[in-house]
Amino acid sequence: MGLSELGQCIEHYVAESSKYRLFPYISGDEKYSELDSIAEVISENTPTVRWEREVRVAGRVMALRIHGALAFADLVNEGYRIQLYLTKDALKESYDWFTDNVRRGDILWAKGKLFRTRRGELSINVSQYSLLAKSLIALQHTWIGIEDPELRYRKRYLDLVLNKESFEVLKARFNILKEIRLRMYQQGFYEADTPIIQPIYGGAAANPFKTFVNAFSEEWYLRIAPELYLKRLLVGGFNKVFEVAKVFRNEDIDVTHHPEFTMMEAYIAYANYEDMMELAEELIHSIAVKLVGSSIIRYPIDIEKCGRGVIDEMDDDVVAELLEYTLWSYSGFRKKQGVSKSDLDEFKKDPVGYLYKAVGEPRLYVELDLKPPYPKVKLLELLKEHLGIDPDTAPDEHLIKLLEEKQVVLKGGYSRDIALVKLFEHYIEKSLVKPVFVIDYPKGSSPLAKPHRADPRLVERFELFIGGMEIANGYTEQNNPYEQYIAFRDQEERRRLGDVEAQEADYDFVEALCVGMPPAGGIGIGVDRLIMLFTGKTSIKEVMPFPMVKKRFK
RNA sequence: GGGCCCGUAGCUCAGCCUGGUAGAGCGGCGGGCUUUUAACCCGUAGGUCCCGGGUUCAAAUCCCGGCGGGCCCGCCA
Repeated sequence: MGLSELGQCIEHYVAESSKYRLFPYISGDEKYSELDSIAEVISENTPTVRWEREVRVAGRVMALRIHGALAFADLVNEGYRIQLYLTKDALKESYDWFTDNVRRGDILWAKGKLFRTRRGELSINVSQYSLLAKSLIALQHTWIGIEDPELRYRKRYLDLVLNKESFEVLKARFNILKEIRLRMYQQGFYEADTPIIQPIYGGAAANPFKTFVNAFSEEWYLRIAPELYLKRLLVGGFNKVFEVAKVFRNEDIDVTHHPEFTMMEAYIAYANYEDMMELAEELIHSIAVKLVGSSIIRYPIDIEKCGRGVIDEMDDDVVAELLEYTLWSYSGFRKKQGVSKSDLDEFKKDPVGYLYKAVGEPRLYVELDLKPPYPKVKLLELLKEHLGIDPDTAPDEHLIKLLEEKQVVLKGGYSRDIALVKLFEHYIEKSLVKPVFVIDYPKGSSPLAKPHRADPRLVERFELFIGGMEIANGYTEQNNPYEQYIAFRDQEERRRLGDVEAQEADYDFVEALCVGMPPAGGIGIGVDRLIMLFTGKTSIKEVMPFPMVKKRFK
């Protein structure tokens, strides 16, 4: 909509509002507290909805079918739909007002008795109704919806009204956020709220958003992580803290990255990284059980990136079933077609080519069992297994050559530890489809983690991968102020050498450690990516309420 | 930063290759219709073909540049 169309919308309002009130105040039966939930009404026989009494509902009219002196309207509220049945016999002149004035998109209140139509559909025989809000813009039929991604992201409210799938995804998001908080509360965590505007940005490696604090005449930053403040709370005496934190990284947008995203960080005093792995797997499992009622989810995996290994280890009938599900899903769950033996053979011969042809991208739904415990694999062993690199003996030249093949540039100079992690990320990460903890990273890659109790060249760090995505990252936290000081110094040196994303040294944090931080475990969970897993979405924007789009009034 | 694709009515799209009157369905508006559910039937309005430039007698169509978007690669430890 351009400015001129907004003008038309306003003119439409002025013209229409002279006839009747388009946006009345509500009172009495129309109040939220007096309404029956459509979700409960359609589930029947609930304690609060009895057949013999009238129900009172409100929602948006999403379809109208007018047959002269009889009309049907689909009323939708929070994703649930019920049919209104209106007749001239019952409503007299207010029936004519309805057919003359009520349009798709309007928000309506109605009351009447439940009954079933000849076709058997549960409906409300409306005895009274009122218009609560007028839609001045003509809405689409939901079965066409809107598909243009730009329009869907810019006008998310339209997307949510018209595309049920989008509404359900956000509903899942909010339920997951709720479940995370509930689980953390149950386990005795305090939900902390630490500063979003910070004088020094720390706790991760990323470009910050800069801002200016007028009161101090100083340049500050939007946080890239809450880590260093949550750990200060451990110093201050809290044992279990977490924060569902919006964090901000001034970097590119792609299908798994967004400048503003949500991270759940949690810290436990007198714990280590093993405890944090347990926390992660149990949290994820409980979300699965709550949300899908099972520990098994289906997610569309990029076979081109992760390799055909996942397919080869499944039985043929499982592959056939998943392929059928994939085709069905990509058809918008409309046409369900069987997969014949020859289809399956063709698919197994060239899965990537087959998928490109059939669904346009090389993705196959696979089943992921989120039931703990998840296997733990040492990073260095993965490098041995996948790349044949012995971390103790492999010459640096060999590592550099492998990195060059993937066009990876190490900013801030070569570091063997960082090179090893980069190799893992570029050669192995995408193939980690089933839940797995990768553990024990080279020391130089993680300045905030505590050295490994058995091998000082490593740190006690883990990352959790599911569906080829990094979902969580945790450590046994560094609580030795001297070692933290040295690690920050090294980071500053890397910054000097051009690694703009090396961490900024936070010497006040070192001072906090000097006061004494108990040994602790910490974790950060990428909430948006977790939501992607549970909603089957392959783009982070799809699971964000209002993803960023360039400024433009359209 | 590099590559591929897209931008036409409110929405979903056809037309573009091969230049020659701006199209369909849905939606809107008007009329009809008492058990429909993608209701149906009749009628009707609706366009900066993303923007700018070029080629041409003639550009939605061909060429160049830009804007916006999607996907892939790189970067994001």
